[in-house]
Order: sequence, then C-alpha cells, then structure tokens
Amino acid sequence: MNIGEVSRASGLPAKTIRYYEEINLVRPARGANGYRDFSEQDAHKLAFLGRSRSLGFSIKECRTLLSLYEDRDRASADVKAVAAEHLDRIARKIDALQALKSTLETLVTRCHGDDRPDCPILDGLAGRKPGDSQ
Amino acid sequence: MNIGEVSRASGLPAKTIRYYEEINLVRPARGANGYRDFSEQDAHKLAFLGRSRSLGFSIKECRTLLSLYEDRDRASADVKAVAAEHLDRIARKIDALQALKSTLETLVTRCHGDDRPDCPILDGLAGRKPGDSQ
DNA sequence: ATTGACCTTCCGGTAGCTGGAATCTGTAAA
DNA sequence: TTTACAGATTCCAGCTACCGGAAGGTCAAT
Repeated sequence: MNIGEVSRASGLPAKTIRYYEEINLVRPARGANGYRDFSEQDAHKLAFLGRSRSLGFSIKECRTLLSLYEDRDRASADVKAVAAEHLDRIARKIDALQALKSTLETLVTRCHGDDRPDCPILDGLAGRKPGDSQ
Repeated sequence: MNIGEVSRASGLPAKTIRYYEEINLVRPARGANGYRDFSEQDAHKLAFLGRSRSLGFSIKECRTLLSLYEDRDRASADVKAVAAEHLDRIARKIDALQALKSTLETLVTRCHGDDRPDCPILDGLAGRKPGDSQ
C-alpha cells in the first residue's frame, strides 16, 4: 500500500503520515524503490490515530492509547484513566470558553454598531467600566 | 517606565512585551542606556492587548482592534464586526467541544474500567461499532 | 568593590503539522 | 520511444504566540 492509498483510506494527509513516521508513531516497510509500503495493520493504526486526534487527544496521549491498543493484556482502567482525564480537560475548556463567550456577548450587544465612533467593546478592552468618563 | 514596571502594570510577562515590540505592536522609546522606556500610552496599549488576548482574540485581530482603538473616527460597526466574528468562532468551538465531549462520555461510561483487557474506548477509537465481533 | 536585581540581545524550542522546491519512479498515451 | 503526468522521495522553512536560558551590560545600595 502506497502512501496515497493509505492516506485516502485513513483520511490523513500524506504529509501527516510522513510526520507520524518521523516521530515513530508508525514504521512502515520500504519497497525496493524507496517508497513506503504500508501493511493493513499500519493502515488501522493510522485510522486509529486519526480518530484519536480528531477527538482532541494530544500526540503524547495518542502514543499511550496506541500502546494500550496494541497491548492485548492492558487493563481497561488504564485506558479509562487517559480518556477521563482528557474529558475533564475538555469540560474545563468548554467552561472557560463559555465564560469568555458571555463576556464578549455583553460587549457586543452593548455596542450599537453604527458609524459613530463610541464603542463599548473598545472601552471594555481598554479597561473602562461602563459609566467611566474616560 | 522600565519593562518590569509596565509588566507589573499590564500583567504581561516582560518576554511577551519584548515579543510585542518585535512584531511592532508597540514601539517604546529607548533610554540612553538602551533600556526600553514606556510611556503611559504604551502601558495602556499593552493592557488593552492583554485584555484582548485573554478574550481569545488572535494577534492579527488585536492589531485590527488596536488600530480601531487608536482611530478616533472609527465606526463602532467595524469593531462590532470583528468581535461578532470572533464570538461566532467561539460559539462554534464550544459546539465542537460539546459534541466531542458527549462522544467521549459515551465511550468512557461504557468502559467498565477494571483490570480486564476489553475496552469500548479503544474499540471506538479503532472504528469498531458496539456489537462488532472483531 | 561587590552584591543582586534588572535590563539587553540572541538562540533554540514548543505542537502538529503544512507548503514548497528539487528530484526520482511508475504508467499510459501519442 | 518519447513524453507527459501523477505520485513518490527528502529537506528546509514557516506557522502561532510565545517561553527558557545563556552571556553580558546597568543601576542602586552597601
């Protein structure tokens, strides 16, 4: 399997796959012409990586998940720990973004958005509270 | 005002302030000793930048906001446009993260998390649907 | 004179790729 | 057979928004 083929199969760009080889996430064989020659297992691994990355796991976490994936004797608790921690980070990120969103919403709704220069958004960013006279 | 002072005043690390000078967000004067010499205006600008960045605006957006901030004749609509677009991105990011969160939650709650090797999380990442026998 | 805090520049690294250049290989049509 | 073109290779650079550290200059107080 050439890189193009496995790229289409896994949905990952060829560049990304080469990068994953560079950092030793996959180790495809090489043909006589120097082309990478991917096995079915390699393709599975890459698909696994693609899904893990798209769920927001870092490369480091992917490495852990991959080694657990390939370890027939792993304890599911180990996997759950990684995923649960990640879940926690996501939840916290959502909270932060929502706080941010409501701050911005306040500023945006306060701004009349016409061709006059006075703008509560800029005032907010400048640190002025509504009511300040400068 | 030395960099340390303006750093404490704005809450930005000195490293960051130097970086902001490098990319021409601020242009502090220089004293005879080669030290940066920040004006009150510079300090305000940096505080403005700090707030904008903490609200998640990119450097590029900050540049726009800053130029609008310094343009006494700007139209508030211009500012509102930048902020509204940013708000939109945030909203979409939150949506994406929430979808991700519920996917992960499903996987995590399905995993019994004990010392046995079979794990719905890994199965999910591998692309197996629940019920698949391999 | 010496200490210690503060300042300077420069270099390198982070995550996770992406783009481009220069060069080979494989295949099919003219 | 040549020629074209797709697809493969390596290497180098750059992206965002900084952070860390080294080597050295400056300032104020002791």
